[in-house]
Amino acid sequence: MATAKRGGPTRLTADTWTGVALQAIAEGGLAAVSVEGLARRLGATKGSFYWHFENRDALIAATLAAWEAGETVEVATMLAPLPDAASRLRVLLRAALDDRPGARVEAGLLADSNVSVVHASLERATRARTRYLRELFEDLGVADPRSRATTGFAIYLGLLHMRRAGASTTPRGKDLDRYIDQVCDWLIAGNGERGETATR
Amino acid sequence: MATAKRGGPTRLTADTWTGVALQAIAEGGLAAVSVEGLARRLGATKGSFYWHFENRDALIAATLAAWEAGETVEVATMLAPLPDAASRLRVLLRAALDDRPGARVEAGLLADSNVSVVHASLERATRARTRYLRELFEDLGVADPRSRATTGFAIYLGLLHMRRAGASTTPRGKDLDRYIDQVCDWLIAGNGERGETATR
DNA sequence: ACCTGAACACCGTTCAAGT
DNA sequence: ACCTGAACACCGTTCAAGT
Repeated sequence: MATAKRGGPTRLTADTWTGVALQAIAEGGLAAVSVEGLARRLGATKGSFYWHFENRDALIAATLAAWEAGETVEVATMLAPLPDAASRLRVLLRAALDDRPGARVEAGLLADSNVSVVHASLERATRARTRYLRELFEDLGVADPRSRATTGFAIYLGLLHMRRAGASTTPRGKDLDRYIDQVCDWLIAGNGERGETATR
Repeated sequence: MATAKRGGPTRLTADTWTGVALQAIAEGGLAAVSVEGLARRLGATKGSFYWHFENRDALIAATLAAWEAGETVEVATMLAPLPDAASRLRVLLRAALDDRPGARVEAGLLADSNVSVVHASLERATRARTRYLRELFEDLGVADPRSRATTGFAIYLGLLHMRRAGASTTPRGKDLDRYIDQVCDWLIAGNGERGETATR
């Protein structure tokens, strides 16, 4: 806050750069993150940028790391008060189709996961979330928590994608609520009880 | 075939360009498609390219259109001989985790779906496939074919993504076969029979 | 310590000029 | 009709020189 004061020849910090970078990502995706563009926005030169960061990738990595940390907290505080595993699952899935800014950014990153630094960030997220989901299913006492976590996360990712792509295919409004409930029941009930559970 | 003859000052066609472009995509994703790079590969100049295509996007669009057509045929011939809807569903899902070159390319495109022209291509694919899936579930006589198609396709997309990202989270080998069977049973049986099916 | 300004490389795009 | 070659714009990166 001391940094962006009007008047003096504005002195920049690394955080100033990750700040505008995140803003750019939220607005126009990774493609909107150009060193030159951000420098223009800040009224600085590209040379200044290279004092704070080794290169564009390093800026993106730092920006995503900060974003991840915030997301983790946001999701945690969203789920913490919920009473049981089932409702956590429900809220988690619903978050994929929400219009929460976090979901928008995440969907955008998904669509740029070929960029190596994004890839790394998403990989961490994937690991953390499938782990969390597995624990949820363990709490629920199902027979095969691991594969349900895989399926659950796959659905999450897939819906995130579909909603970004042709929204026409993905449910909306109250259909959405009904749909999510259905999928959750589905994931929790599974078919482990009627057939044999992955027994050969 | 008459075009790539050795000797004369090689005359290029639009197909020559989409050809190398597809090759480049298979090797290194969309990022590997640079007008300059392809021109180098073909021993031509960038100027030549702009005779055949309006710009890089047009090249990518044409390349993807050709690829889509091929994929459609490949998938169709893969599924046609199968006896029932259930086995088609199984094979379709399995294809997501295969090492079929088509699956590799598709996963790669998914990871570049922010590129508008890729987005358009994937949107067509999404529409076609959820439609096909819906028909499958209708054949299977389930109560809610539409939402199962959505879930099925979401799983397909999600798995494609996960396998590309941190393969560690996605099942492999014989676990994979077991897993796919399980998910299919799951999708087909659903919980529509025990709870109420989206009634309300 | 932090920044500017100019330079270079790479690539997309245009276009006059060639065959 | 199809291609070359040179030009320009845009952006990532480097670096000597400034404060």
